Order: sequence, then C-alpha cells, then structure tokens
Amino acid sequence: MSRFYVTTPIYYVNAEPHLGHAYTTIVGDALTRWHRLMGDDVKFLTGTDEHGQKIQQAAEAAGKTPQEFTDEVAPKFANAWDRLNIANDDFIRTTEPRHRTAVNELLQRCYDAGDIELDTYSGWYCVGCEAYYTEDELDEGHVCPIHKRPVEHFEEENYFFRLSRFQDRLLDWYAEHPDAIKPAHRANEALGLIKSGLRDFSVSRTTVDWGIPLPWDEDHVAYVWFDALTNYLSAVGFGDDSADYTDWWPVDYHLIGKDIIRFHCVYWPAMLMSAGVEPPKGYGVGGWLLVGGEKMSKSGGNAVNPLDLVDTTGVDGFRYYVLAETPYGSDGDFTYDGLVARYNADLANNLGNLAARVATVVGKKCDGVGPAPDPSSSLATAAADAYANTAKGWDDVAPSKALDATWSLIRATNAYLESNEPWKMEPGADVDRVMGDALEALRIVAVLAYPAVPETSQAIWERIGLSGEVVDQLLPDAATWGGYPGGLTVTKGDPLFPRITA
RNA sequence: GGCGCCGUAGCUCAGUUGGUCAGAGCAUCCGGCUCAUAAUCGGAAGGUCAUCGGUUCGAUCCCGAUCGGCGCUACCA
Repeated sequence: MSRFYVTTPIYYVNAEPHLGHAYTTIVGDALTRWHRLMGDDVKFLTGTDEHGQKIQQAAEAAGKTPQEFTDEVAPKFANAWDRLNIANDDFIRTTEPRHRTAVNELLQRCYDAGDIELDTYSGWYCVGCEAYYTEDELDEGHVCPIHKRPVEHFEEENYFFRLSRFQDRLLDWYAEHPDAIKPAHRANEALGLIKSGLRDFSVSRTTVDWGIPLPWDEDHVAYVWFDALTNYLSAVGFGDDSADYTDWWPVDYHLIGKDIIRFHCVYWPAMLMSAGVEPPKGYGVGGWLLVGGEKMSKSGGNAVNPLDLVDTTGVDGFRYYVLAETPYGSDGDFTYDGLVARYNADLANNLGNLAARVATVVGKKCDGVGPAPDPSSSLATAAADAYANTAKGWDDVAPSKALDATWSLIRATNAYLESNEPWKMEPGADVDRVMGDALEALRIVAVLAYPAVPETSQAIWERIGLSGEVVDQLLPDAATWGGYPGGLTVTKGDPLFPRITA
C-alpha cells in the first residue's frame, strides 16, 4: 500500500468560502477518493490561513481579538466542506500550536543554513495587499492599483530569504522531475519564472503583531511565506519529535490556483531545499472558475456561494459540474445555464435515467431480482476501456477526462439496452443475460463515478442490491467484469437526479 | 520590449514524434423505440483545422510573416 498525500491551499479567513475555494477543494476530494479506491493510504489536507495584518485589522474592526475573530470564521470553511461532502483527513489552522512548532523548525533550519539574513527594506506598502510596490507600479498619487487606496511609505528591517542562491538548484530539480507540474503547460510558466531571475524575498515583519515570532528574534513576526506554506509540513508532524514527518512527506500533490505558482513552485521548494527537506513531488495547477467571464471577487459583486447551488442540483450535481465542465488547468466560466445543462444531460438523462430504466425492466421481466452478467458480454470491453481511461484521467489530475471516460460506459450501456430491447422479450435466459450485463455495468459505473458523486454511487450500489459500501471497494478488481453476483433484489427508488426544467 | 501560449463543426474542446486526423460531447434536424426522469438509440447536417507564404511526394500538426485573444516577465529615456 502506498501513501498519497494531497493538499489544497489554506484559505485566508478574511472572506467567506466561495466558488473558487470550493473548486480546488472538490478536485482534491475527488482525487483522493480515487486513490482510496486504488488502495492507497491517503491523507487529504485543507485548512485556513489566519495570521497577518488584514486579519488583525478585521478583528479590531469587529471589536474582537484576532483569535476570537478567526475562531468564528474558520468553522465556516470546515462547515462548507462538510456540506460539499469533502472527506479531508485533517484541517489545519495556522493558529494551532503544531503549526507554530513546524514554522519555528523550518525557519530555524533555514536560518542555520545561512539562507535567512537581516536586511533593510523600504518602499510603498499597501495594507490591503500586504505587499510593497515600486513607484511605477502604483497609480497616480501613490494609489494601490488593486485596492485603489493610498499606499504608505515604510522602511523596516526585515529578514530576507536568499532565494537568489537557488536558481540552479531549482532548475536542476525540475530538469530531473519534468512531470512534477500538471498540466504541462503550467510547468513552462514556473520554469519561466525561475529562469527570469530570482530575487530575495522578505520573510518577516516588525509592523505586524498577529503572527509567529521568529525563533531567534522575537521582534519580528514571520511573513506569509514561511507561515502559510509551512502548513503542509505542520500537518504531518514536522518539528514534532514524537512524529516522523517523512511518513507522509514529500507530498504527492499541492493543488493550487495558477495565481500562486510562484510561491508554491519556486519559493517553497527553495525554502525546503535550504532546510534540508525534500521538495514536493508534484503540483496540480488549476485555472480560475470565472463568473460571467470575470474573476470572481467580493468587491465585484459576482461572488458565488457554492452552497446556494447545492439546493438546486444536490451536492453530487454541483461536484460533478465543477469537475466535468472545465479541463483542469484552464479557466472555466461558471454559469447557471451551464450547470443546469450539464446536470440534465449527464446526470438526469444519462446516469439517472439509466438506473431507472434498468430497475424497471428488471422489475417487469426478472421479478425484481437482478440476474448475473454474461462473462463474455460485449459490454465488458467498454467497461475495461472505461476503467483504463478513467484511471489515466485521475493519474493525470484531469478530472474532466476521467469523468468523460466513466460516462462512456454509461452511454455504451444505454446503447446496449437499445440494441437488445429486453422490454420486448419474454422473461427468460435472454432477458436475464441482457439485464445482468446492464446491472454489472451499473455496478462498475458506481465505483468509477464515486470520486465525483459519492452519494449517488452508494445509492446505485444499494438499489442494485449490493451490500457494503462503495468506499470500501478496491480497484482494479472492483472494475473487473463479472463482479455482480446476481440473485439480488433490485429496487427502483425515486429519480437520482430529477430533471431541472426551469 | 522579452519569453510563451492560443485561434479546429453553432457552443465547449480532443487531436503526443506531418500521410484513414478531419473527431467527441452539447445544441439543431430527420428517423427508430417506448423499458425509462418528453429520457434513450441511430442517422444527417455543420469546419478552405485564424490569414498569407515556405519546406515536403504530401501539413491542422514543421518554418516565416500577418491579424486577433491571452499569460508571465522586464522596463530605457
């Protein structure tokens, strides 16, 4: 049994969970569910980023301490993931003691390695961005181009991480691991960043209190890089003498958005190299889910609350849509019409209706008892192809391809029924053979579709009379033709995905 | 300015060493079926594979240019 460790970014708690957060988190959940079916020992981590000036200020504005403030917001993320049926194994918060332990350890190692040094930084600082700008990056009158508010001139002593020393080591590492970043075209972007030259970056602040003090200089608080990124190590016991973080490290995939490639694919591995820690094995870089063609933002007024949509399509309908609609790595455009169209076409018409028609015919022609499949059924090859391509899709961190492959078996089964017309046959061996095949296909579909639509898979599983849980199935055996035993009671039940007509 | 990407059926996109590569899904139209959530199955229509040149026996897939869309990055006075 191999281990498989996947992370999402930790989400900054200055905003409520929105569609963008949900997208990455659902991808991670589906990917890790697939690996559990493959028999891997899986750890899926998500969490919240809770330090920094913006949180401090938001807390003050709310008349709360930062800790009180984050204690109220962090559960909103955890609850949202519960609603979306996210099976994360851990939920890390950067305000936890275990995280402070790991940050201290990582900082100290880099400091001891001589890669963190004191220097002076001066420039125009935007509180909203928590970042410095050069003169020419600002709008007229020293105004932040993003927040459209005046920036402040600061000069402070900061500790700097000597990223500039790591260019060759990073290039060498990526040369030896050409498939580390998926999809491939995103890897070119990361390499471009490295080749274009690396500047040292500031890792501490003296102007902020809400954070983790540097272990060798309490006047400084760790800035976001060493704080937030380190969560991936905190959750596996880095810096904890009673644990061995290498049980899980290096991580298999950091799932990230395309906007944070630099920090995850350049800063982070360099920090780890400095500390003598293996860089991540891989990264899955997703695009943005745009709304109306524009990046979703609170201020833009187009933020979509994923939980509102669940009421329309169900949890599985929403999960399926975000996974299937957009090729991973590309930007997607979220639209309500698109959501409904895909729900109706793939879930109501294809999958849901298939389950319904099979149950009805079994009821009418087989006395409601599911027959066993034909070992040499023509559907068996469709099932084998579906499994192979579904597996490849998940291996490539390409959910839309994986699901398309799974759905190919659903389409093949609908066609199979059409060409055999069991509803025209008299009860007997011929009907049993056809319906056994259909039930077997449905069983395999339930397993293969499980990462995307876990509740539906379990429902199908039970309706065709199988006991136990889909989550406990093991691939590839569970997708091998012939697993449906026959002799089980098949029940129809309510439509799995009622068609949306509005 | 530099580096890179993209522009293939109405829509979203596949096409991984140039020779059945002109495809899939959705949408449309026609037909079949009636077990099923007016679902499903089959068929058709639809593209000079952005434009113009070049290499080649032959290019969507190689090279150059142009138009259009985009990403990252660097900025001189």
